[in-house]
Amino acid sequence: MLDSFPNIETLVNQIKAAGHRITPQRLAILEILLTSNSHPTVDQIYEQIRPDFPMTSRATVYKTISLAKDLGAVLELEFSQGSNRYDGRLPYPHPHVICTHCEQVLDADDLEIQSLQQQIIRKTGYKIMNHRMDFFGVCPECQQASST
Amino acid sequence: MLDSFPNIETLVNQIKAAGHRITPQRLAILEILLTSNSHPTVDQIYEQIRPDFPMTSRATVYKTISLAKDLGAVLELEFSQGSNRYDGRLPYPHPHVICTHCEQVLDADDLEIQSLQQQIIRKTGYKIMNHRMDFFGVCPECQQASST
DNA sequence: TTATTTAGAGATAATCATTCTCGATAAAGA
DNA sequence: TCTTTATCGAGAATGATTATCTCTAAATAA
Repeated sequence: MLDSFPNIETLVNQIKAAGHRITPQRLAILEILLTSNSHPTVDQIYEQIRPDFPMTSRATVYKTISLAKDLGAVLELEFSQGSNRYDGRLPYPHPHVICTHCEQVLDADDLEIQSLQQQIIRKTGYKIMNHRMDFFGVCPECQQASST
Repeated sequence: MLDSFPNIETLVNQIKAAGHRITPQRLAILEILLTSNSHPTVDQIYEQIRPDFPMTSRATVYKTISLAKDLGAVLELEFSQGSNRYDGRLPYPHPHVICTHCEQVLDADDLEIQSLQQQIIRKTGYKIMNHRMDFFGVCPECQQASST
């Protein structure tokens, strides 16, 4: 099961093949990106590597993420208010469910949306390359917390 | 058919009822919001009213839109890179199709997504309040233009 | 019509995530 | 080990949006 997730060695090799270097900071950032299932923000990744790399700057996190994005190894979820979230476990477009209270981001990659995309292509003549699908609401934990 | 779209008088009355004033600038901005089907940006609205109101500032456009948003008369489509787009003709969540070349924003409000939302509620226990669904691609016009 | 009150207009500063810049540093191959 | 040059890190820049603050004018009452 876990083998179906992108692994770090493959990505490291892709980065090297693309003519880039592997630094300890990069490795640490990439590991977090590929293993976290909480869709972390840049700041969360930054705080997580600071114990090991106190001198690292946020810019390095941004630049490493950008590198992984260019290789298709990370999905970027942009939010115009608030920070972006990153998904390295399912690095392809898929629906997300987002709690507006605790800001949890859940994957809903099992939703069937192929037919929607087909309908759009048929009706509009667009060539669809990408999509973004977010459902916003309140998670069960936050529902409980607010009902007390 | 056009009667199904929100009309300006109703909105003006709602604004008055909420204790706000109607100014000529506001009226002009609201009219653009409610009649445009191109999902304009703040800047596009700003440029459109400048001939009639040369002294108007962007802040007034932002503030008027915010007013209409609070009354549920306008849907805001946020984009973390690039400006937000506004929809006053269908001011409720619905799918959009977006051309990444010319930045056209098309409504796809006829897509059936009720079952998706039901699946999410059943699987996650979330209380879903809102959604955002964008399909990105290339419109027929831009496909032609780039194939020549 | 005129006066009064106060929300709104307009100019500008502030915000904040992200990107850029550039001198210093270190990864990787010879 | 040495050399090359991509990467690092700190701080400045960016750009859409929001906040602030003073002056103006919309709306209501006299």
